[in-house]
Amino acid sequence: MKGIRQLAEHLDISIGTVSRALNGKPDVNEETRRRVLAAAEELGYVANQSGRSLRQGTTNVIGLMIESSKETVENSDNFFLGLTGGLQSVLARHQLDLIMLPCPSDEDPHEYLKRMVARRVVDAMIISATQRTDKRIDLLSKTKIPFVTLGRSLSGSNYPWIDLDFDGVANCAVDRLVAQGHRRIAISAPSNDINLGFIFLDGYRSALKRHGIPFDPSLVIRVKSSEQGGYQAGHELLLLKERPTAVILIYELMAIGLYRRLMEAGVIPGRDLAVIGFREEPRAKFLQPALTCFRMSLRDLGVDLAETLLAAMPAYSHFYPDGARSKIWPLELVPGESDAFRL
Amino acid sequence: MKGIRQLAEHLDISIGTVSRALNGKPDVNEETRRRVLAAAEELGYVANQSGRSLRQGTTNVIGLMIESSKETVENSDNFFLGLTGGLQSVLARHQLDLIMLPCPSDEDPHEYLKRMVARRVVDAMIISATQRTDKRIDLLSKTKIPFVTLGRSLSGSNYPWIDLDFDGVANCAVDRLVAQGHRRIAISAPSNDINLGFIFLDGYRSALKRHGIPFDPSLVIRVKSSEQGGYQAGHELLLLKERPTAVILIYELMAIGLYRRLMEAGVIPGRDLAVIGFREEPRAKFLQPALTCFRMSLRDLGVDLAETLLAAMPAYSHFYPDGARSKIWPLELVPGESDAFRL
DNA sequence: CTGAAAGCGCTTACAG
DNA sequence: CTGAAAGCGCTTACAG
Repeated sequence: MKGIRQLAEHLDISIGTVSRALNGKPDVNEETRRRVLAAAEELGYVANQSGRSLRQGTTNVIGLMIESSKETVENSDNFFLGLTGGLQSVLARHQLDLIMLPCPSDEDPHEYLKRMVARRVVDAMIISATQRTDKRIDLLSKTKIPFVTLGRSLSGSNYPWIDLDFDGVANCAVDRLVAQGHRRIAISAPSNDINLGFIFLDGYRSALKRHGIPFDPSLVIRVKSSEQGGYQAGHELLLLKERPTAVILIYELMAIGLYRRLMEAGVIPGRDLAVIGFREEPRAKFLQPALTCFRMSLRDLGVDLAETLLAAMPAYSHFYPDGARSKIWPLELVPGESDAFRL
Repeated sequence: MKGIRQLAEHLDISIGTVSRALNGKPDVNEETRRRVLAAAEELGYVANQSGRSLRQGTTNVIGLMIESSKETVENSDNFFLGLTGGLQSVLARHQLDLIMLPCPSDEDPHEYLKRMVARRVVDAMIISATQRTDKRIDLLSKTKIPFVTLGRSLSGSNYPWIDLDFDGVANCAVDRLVAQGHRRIAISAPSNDINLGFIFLDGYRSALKRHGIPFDPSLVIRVKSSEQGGYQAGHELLLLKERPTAVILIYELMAIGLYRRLMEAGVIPGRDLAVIGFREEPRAKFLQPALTCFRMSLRDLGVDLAETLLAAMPAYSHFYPDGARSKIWPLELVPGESDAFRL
């Protein structure tokens, strides 16, 4: 089956009618529609997307941009794939398809995005890993292509975003630790300019302040957001002159490396050092003692991202009247044993 | 900047010349080309992909289909993202872009692929997780869309594929263990119909046969290919009446769960039970004792997949004269301590 | 070296 | 309810 023309010839009707029948337009004789649908199914006809897109001005495809930095690739967890389920469940309501756009590691993310947007391969974009200042946001705003970001940024203004509650997590973690008598509380921070690092640290500092604990820069340990980074964090922690009694982690897999380094040194998490992890993660569930961390649903986050995005798309916004608001995504404390001791 | 028409008007030349200049056609005055390129850069013009595709009959996009089964999502490792680097490095030579197509978990992979292919969103496809019989291969063959599969299958005939050397790994593992005196060697196998499970088991059985060891079905432990599956495998192993002295794993992250379960039972890998893991994995590197496993480069595999695919595409095959051959991807033994004892 | 024109495969006013 | 026709944004023979 080549195109709609062949299908129309085969049915001996016009291509206009075939198109209307296939697209569920109301002004088509039911018998005609039935014949068209049956023939399309039989001959395996599906409309060529380029033809549709060109005529309609929309591609019916939503893009999810994936950074493929070495860091992401070597330590990727199920984060993006976890999101796709929720995203697709919403997009499917409107016959929109999701594609993932992996930015090559040797290409500037801004240039890559620019190219993808200009080529009009997608109707709207989801971007993530927002930097402190992120030119991509200005680009998308200027181009007027609907988008939502996973993560805030100082760039742009009044664009829709959803971000995990890094501030809340940092505050909750500090509160718990202080309640157990801790005052020297270390924290891990990313080694790059990703915005969540700034927010997490700000939350930590303001929480300390609330408790009247002075901020000590030497307790901020900058490492890669990876398992190896956790190992490194453990290492640096052990080298500190006046060793902290607690540490708060920023990335889910760090706990695994941290535990390992601590164990090597005979320092037992939950006895000699209080540890609070970040997002609950299947792979970290085996840790002993059980890690105190924070729970969230990737699927629900995907749903919310999709609805926020659709609310920003003129063609769909009426379905989501209050969905275009930016929001902070809450995480729920999962108490474990890793911080369950009084100083 | 809307389209090529506006750009041409701005330059006061015809759209044909603009197009030729932009596409590097030889018959364009160099001064004209310079002006066109400069204006396009300045105004941010990039050709609309739908327009190009419709006219040219190609999208210049290659699709990588991702299964998003619950199993993949919950235990995804860096496999696909690891592949993208190598894939993109080859595709970039020909200005081809890679997109990832995540199949929704509630959609039949075959139907999803059919839809994507019929819509002509990509020029060629890479599919993976091939099943014992896999209708997708017949579909792609019938549609005449170029493709390559990561994994063999009984379906189809004479299509290009690359598959990890499961047979070689199984044989090498058995040989090593037998050389150390083992005769009761357990093996993990996937709980679904993915083809690699059959090949791995066949390799295991033929290796046993070579050594004159009878095959014992109770030593085949069917579990999910995940860390949790490894834990489960450890559990089932410990329940066996006549406990095996060695176990061979089929999936990289299983070792982590297995170690955990063994440790819980006071069974020490590399002392009480020999363990051979599958693919070397950063996350499993911390295991103590060090896991004997097999090394391969995901990036190189990506490169080879891309070249094999291009060799199957008429427009590019002349660049890759001998690339369309199917091949078995070798893995290199990385000896560790987890099987370093004589029985 | 450049321009005018055809046409890729669709969808959608418009006319009947 | 259906058909004929225009046109989405490009690229590419073709003519000059």
